[in-house]
Amino acid sequence: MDQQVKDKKAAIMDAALKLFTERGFHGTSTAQISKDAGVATGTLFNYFPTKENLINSLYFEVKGRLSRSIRVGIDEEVSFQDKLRRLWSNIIKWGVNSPEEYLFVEQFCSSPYITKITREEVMKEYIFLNELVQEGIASGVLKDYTPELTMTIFFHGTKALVNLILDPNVSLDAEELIENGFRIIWNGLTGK
Amino acid sequence: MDQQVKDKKAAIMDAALKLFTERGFHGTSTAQISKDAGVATGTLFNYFPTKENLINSLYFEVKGRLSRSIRVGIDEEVSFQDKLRRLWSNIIKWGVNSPEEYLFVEQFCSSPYITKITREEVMKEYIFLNELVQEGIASGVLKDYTPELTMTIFFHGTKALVNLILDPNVSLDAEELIENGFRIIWNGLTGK
Amino acid sequence: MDQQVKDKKAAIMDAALKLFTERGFHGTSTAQISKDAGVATGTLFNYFPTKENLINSLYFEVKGRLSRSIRVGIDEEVSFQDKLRRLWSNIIKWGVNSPEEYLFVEQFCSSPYITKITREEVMKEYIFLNELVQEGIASGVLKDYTPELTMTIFFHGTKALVNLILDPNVSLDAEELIENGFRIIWNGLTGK
Amino acid sequence: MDQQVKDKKAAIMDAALKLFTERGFHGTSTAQISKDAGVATGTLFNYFPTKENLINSLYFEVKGRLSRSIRVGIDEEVSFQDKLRRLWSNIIKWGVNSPEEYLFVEQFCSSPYITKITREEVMKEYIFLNELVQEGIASGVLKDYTPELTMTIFFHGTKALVNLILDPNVSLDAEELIENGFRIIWNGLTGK
DNA sequence: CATGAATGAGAATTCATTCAT
DNA sequence: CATGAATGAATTCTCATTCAT
Repeated sequence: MDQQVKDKKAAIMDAALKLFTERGFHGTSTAQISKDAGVATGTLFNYFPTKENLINSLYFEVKGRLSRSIRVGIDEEVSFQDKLRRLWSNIIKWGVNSPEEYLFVEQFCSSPYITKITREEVMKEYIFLNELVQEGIASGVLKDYTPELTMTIFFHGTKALVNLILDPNVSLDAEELIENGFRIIWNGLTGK
Repeated sequence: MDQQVKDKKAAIMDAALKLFTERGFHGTSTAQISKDAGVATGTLFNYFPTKENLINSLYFEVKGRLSRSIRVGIDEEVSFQDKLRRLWSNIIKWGVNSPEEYLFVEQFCSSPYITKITREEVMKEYIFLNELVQEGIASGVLKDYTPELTMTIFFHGTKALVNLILDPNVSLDAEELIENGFRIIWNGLTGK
Repeated sequence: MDQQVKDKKAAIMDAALKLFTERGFHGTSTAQISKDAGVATGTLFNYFPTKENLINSLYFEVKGRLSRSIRVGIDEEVSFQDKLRRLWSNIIKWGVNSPEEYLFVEQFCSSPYITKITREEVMKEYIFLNELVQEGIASGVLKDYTPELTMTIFFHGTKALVNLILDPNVSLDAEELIENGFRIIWNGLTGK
Repeated sequence: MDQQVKDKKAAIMDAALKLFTERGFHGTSTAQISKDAGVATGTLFNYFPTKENLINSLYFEVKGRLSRSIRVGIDEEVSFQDKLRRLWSNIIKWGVNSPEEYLFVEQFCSSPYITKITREEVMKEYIFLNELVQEGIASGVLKDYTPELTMTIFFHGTKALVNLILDPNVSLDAEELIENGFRIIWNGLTGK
């Protein structure tokens, strides 16, 4: 009973995630979402009063999952380099293992359909990363570039890797790519 | 008259570029494009038989402009490092100076509305970049990572810089950011 | 329990009366009625198989209450004028004291949602009024206009008074208005 | 060309008038209006941006026609009684000859779908009637009841007559009914 | 009987596209 | 070629009604 409810809501969110990612917000009809989720058109609106509410709920949830995955195991690492490598690897692996969620977040993180409220609610994680980078610069391990520059290069580096690994035309060993990618970024951010 | 024709077509493309970038493909109506371009709704369809044709034409043209801008002055540079620095700077400056075109290409490069044909037609430029990187690796200046890895890190690096410079919340000196960004990537790609 | 049943049914009818009057038949959803009545959406359909049945039941009941109120005390009056004045006053006071029921009847007496059957069932009371007027004409007190004319002027007169007294922009003494209104109609129907 | 445009708009308004009157605002779908008007569903929205705008435009126009009809010939009458009789007759005849428009105004004059703006725009005519009644009271011809009482009795009297004449179950001579009706009201409003 | 999630037909509105002028 | 009214399929969302619990 309670299970069925969860199932329908989850089915709608799953279908929406896939379709929004593939075809965008306006390119996806609520009818198609309902159909793919195996529910009636009206059912979607029992759970999400509007299409916008649906995408916001989805964004909130997916970003939450991402947020939690990213942090895993970092505290257990001792050296700063290992912490950063773990973060690098966590982000990329999450993207590779949840490509739909990854692409969804990429596509809608700056979309007008995501409310400012949803976005702010979700920005909190950013602080964690910011602190890590600040710590690296303060300890002298990372070179003293503007933190924003360091951070954006690091993040776009992870994006580069996810895209490369997911590219169907390229089949290279993922673990090796991740390690080499990290070496490039690490050399870049610490090099003379 | 011939001028007017050019003007109308150009006006439509300009309006479309702006609207597609801001609101996406399905979020933009042909009526709105016509209105912003100052022409009648029917006129748009005299130049572009369908909305999809319009966005493909637009993509083709914008990508062409990008392609040409990127190459400027590279042949005049002598050292490999200067060639790469020039390429780095060309890409970023184009993005910063033509933010709408830049965002348009970013947004629609992997969109389903862009035909495979359009995309392939446009891929040719890639070869030029590929050759440059291959040359760098062959000459031993760049470290011997898989070329795809090197290339994607480089490109995502330029994206990182464009986004950073365009970010309205961040106001740092663009030239300095570009140079520092290049130093990071160069160190990364050449470092031990 | 039997009490509860009555309560739920009555609560539904109360809520329906108010909402139908305020927003019309199609402007009122059964969900809203249920909500205002404090019952589940399905409960409404345990008592009334359809929305149309609900409004018909409501109409039947309200019209019945009106019918009974109107007659009160008329038999105790002796003169014809007093009987008619009492009827006049009864109708108006019912309207003023039960404005929702009054407006409901006014609004739906000629509506397509009220079945012919319901309407006919309810017409019976009309006979009583008809007889009273016939009696007045026969006795020579009322002038010899077509009875239909006399009746409709009388009824529309009561409507005029109810609307006037209920008008929030007008604040005049109700008793005096009723008496003056009656004088006008009486003079009209008996005058030379 | 210009004719066709007028035709479509007029056809839509005609169909809407009929349907709104018969089935109410929410009971009438824009699809049905379009169908009855013989145009496509989208065409309706070329002329009226929303359903509410349609009913307001309609109300505005119909009320304007009523307003003009009512005044006809009153200035040519000399005595106050003849002026009032003419007004009486004008109103009733308009209602009898344009029953749909009459019922439409009756039904929607106090409806929430008619904007306050539309209503106020339309209230102006009321002043004219008010002045006439004030004049009658001031000159001592009408008895000195509150003007609101006099006016509402008069108006509801016209409604009574229109309903009576339009009633398919009643077939009496209209002219005679109108004259007798006026006599009743006149006697009422002037009687001792 | 009471409940409220589920249903899907139907409602208002939008929009790419056509075509007569 | 330019125009913009006309079209009708498609979209988001509502709601009377059902039915398993």
